Amino acid sequence: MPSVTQHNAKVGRPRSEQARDAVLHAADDLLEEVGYAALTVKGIAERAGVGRQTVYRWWSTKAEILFEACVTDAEEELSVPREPDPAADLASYLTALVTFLARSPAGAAYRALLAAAQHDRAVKELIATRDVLADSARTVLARNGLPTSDEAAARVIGTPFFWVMSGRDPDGLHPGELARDLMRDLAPPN
Amino acid sequence: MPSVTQHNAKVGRPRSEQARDAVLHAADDLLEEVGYAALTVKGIAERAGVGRQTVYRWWSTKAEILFEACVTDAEEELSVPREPDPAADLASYLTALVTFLARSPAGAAYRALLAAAQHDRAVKELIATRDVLADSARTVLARNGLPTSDEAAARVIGTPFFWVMSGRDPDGLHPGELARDLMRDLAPPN
DNA sequence: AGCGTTTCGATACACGGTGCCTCGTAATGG
DNA sequence: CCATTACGAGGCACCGTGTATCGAAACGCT
Repeated sequence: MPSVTQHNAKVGRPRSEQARDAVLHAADDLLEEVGYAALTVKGIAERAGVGRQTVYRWWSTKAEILFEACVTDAEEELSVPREPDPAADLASYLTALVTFLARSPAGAAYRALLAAAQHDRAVKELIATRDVLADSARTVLARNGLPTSDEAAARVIGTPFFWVMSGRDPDGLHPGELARDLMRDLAPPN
Repeated sequence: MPSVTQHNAKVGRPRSEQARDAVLHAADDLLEEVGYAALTVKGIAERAGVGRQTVYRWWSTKAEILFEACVTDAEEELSVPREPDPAADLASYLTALVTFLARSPAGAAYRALLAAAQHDRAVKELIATRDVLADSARTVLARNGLPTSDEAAARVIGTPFFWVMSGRDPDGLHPGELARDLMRDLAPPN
């Protein structure tokens, strides 16, 4: 038989890495230019100089494209160099978190995805596969001897997250005070 | 001249309250049935038994319709009866907040709106006109002698907000512990 | 080299929602 | 009864969706 699309095939023309990168970068650029709502698969394909079917072959939604386009950047921007003092380390992470969410293109993409997840189960499951925010928080908690539970991570992320998502000025938050309180609240035994 | 649509007109046929309610309820119902993504102005109009132009005359986006449809419910659900003990009062509010965000239809609408606000300035300004979440938190803070600053409200809302928005189990959060820590962190002078 | 397989870019298609416009009609005030 | 405005209904061009199909290109195998 003449075959159907068979993604893990060992024979035939291999997937073009060039096309893949072009799509990912086009999605990134267009998100900044036109915003998530006006982001279309058609637009991405045209900008990338790629057939529309080539996009649909590898991704089923624009959310999937965006997720693949921003996860790596997100993980990098949220992994901050360690500070000797635990409270300072936490404060530095909180600053990085706010900056990421409020100012980074990858952060904008992540907010758009988390937004879409609120009314799209597929997106919700997609972003659940790599819990970028909580994982980065857990890393910082762990290296400062604090509990790494889901609740602890949520305590760390919660305030900056709501701050940015509700459209408040990212410079208006005081990470130092927040870090100080979090240290006390989360200090073991618990 | 034969005139144009003139919303604050003193003459002519008055706006139909019946049509307004029908649209608002149709939006509410459809949000539950099909979700925000599949929610269309066309669908709302048909469900409401209303001309499509009648919808466009009073609202410019589906977000505006949804906002008007859920704000009142939201404010009601977030105004909890006062408890004698401050920590218990705060804990009771936190429970109501999680329930609202995670389980209430109005909460679902609010999450959808906040989601849309991440990539739509008009929606961001719209929901900023009535900061339902922060206002309800401020009320609880005030009646327990705690500071009512934006940051204090964000501290209260942050953790439950992130918890629900990131898709975690609403029953997995412990409002009592959170309330206890918040009381200590926010206690005056500050 | 030749063949089968799979992806490539390109294009066409039916479908459905958008936002605007126009129709004839209904409900106000002067 | 007339001017004015909103009403429900339906039509319109436009655009994005997701699928199908085309010939060409790029691989492994013999």
